[in-house]
Amino acid sequence: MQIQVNEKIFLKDPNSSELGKKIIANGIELIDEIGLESFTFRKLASKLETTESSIYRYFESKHKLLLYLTSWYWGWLEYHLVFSTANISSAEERLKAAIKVISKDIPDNEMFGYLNLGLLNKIVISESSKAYLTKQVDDDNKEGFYVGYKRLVLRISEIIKELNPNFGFASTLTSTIIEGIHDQKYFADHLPTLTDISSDSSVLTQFYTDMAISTIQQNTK
Amino acid sequence: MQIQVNEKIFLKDPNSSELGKKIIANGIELIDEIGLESFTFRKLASKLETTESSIYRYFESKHKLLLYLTSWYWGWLEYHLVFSTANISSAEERLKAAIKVISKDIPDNEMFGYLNLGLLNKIVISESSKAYLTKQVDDDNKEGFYVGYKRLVLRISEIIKELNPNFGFASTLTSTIIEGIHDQKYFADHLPTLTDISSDSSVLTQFYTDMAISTIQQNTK
DNA sequence: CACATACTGAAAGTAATACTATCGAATAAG
DNA sequence: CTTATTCGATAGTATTACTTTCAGTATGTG
Repeated sequence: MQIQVNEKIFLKDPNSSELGKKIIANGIELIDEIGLESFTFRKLASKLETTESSIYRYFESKHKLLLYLTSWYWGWLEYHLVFSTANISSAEERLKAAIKVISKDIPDNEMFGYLNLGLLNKIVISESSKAYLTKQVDDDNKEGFYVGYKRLVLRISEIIKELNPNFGFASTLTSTIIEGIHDQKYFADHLPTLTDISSDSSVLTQFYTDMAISTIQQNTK
Repeated sequence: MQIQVNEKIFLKDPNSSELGKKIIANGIELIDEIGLESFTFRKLASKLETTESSIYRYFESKHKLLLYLTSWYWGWLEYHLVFSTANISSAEERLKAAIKVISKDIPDNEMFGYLNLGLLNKIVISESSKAYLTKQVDDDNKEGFYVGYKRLVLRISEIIKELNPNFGFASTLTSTIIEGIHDQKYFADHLPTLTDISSDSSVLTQFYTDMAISTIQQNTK
């Protein structure tokens, strides 16, 4: 099983070689360790005992690497979502399952093949918004670099619309929940005054589930 | 009337001189125009027909300038919030007024003294999260660089707790709403698939008001 | 009015960043 | 055996993010 990522994001598929896989695996570790701002291809090259130019053969810039990592993550999440809602007939239960999938804690050592899912999840929480909060958003959007995220939002929106066909804000509610979950996790770790939630994800899941259900039921546009 | 900003954010108070005020006013314009990533003190200096070193006498780095601008904005918003809820006795009405204040559109040419509020609002929408999504958050937080945001969240949380003293997620709900409003405005402009809201703020206000009220009423922990 | 202080501008310098380009060796594929 | 592909090595460029020093001007003080 392979997660698909828009081919325009990379110059050369990192999955096609050993070096490519190392770039992804160690890129995740290094970004997690020093943060996106301090992260450079030079530092990654020295970690891999290779050269900058070799890494540039895979990714045009660190922005593209970030797009790759986040796209991959959304693809992986979507896969999980489909899997964990497949056999549920009730739309409400499917929505609950979806929120659970998004808010689930991933341990720091959980691997998916060669890449560390726990660290990737941390990167998504603290860096993923930087993939679209740039002056190039519109160009990147035209190139289809955000389809992974959009597909995830669309899937959950459809569950919501099934639950209440008169509810006119399925996409807004979905993106509010996804972004909210990430923000709250970040706040819990760094700005606890801004949240009531400790690092435990079950309370988070419960809060956003309750919020979603009550908003959907009440609001009919 | 003056908005207060934590003094540790700047080396020298930009309000204390002409050059300082120019740095703020033109800094806002330039960040809005080219984005935070491309923004440099050198470019700002050339716009002001001054030198890099002169700007560095006010702010240690562009990160500090961003902290200054966002802190100032939160302070200004809090002021507006206090003002527009002052004579309302019903907690529910005060909450509605609060959400209105946060989601209100500010025209591109609305000024507050020498600074362009409309552009500052745009910067807050697209750049403010970068003020805390860094590896230095914890240090910056210890220095008190986020008190402005925290105070705003606290104030709204208190309205919510008054509305329903049994509701245990006032801060979480408040920060979800504030961040959500910004996200949705950004999505409306750049990634419309992710939202149901067009650039018109009244629908946005309505959605988050309904969401808040139904969540508060239903949920009692 | 002399004097200290504050503030800005000018110039120069540094280490690092974000790339790009070229070349040659090793390796794998037909 | 030839050819294409991949990688490492080296070098180079423009820009960024600062820091330092120095000199001129303005301001207020005794």
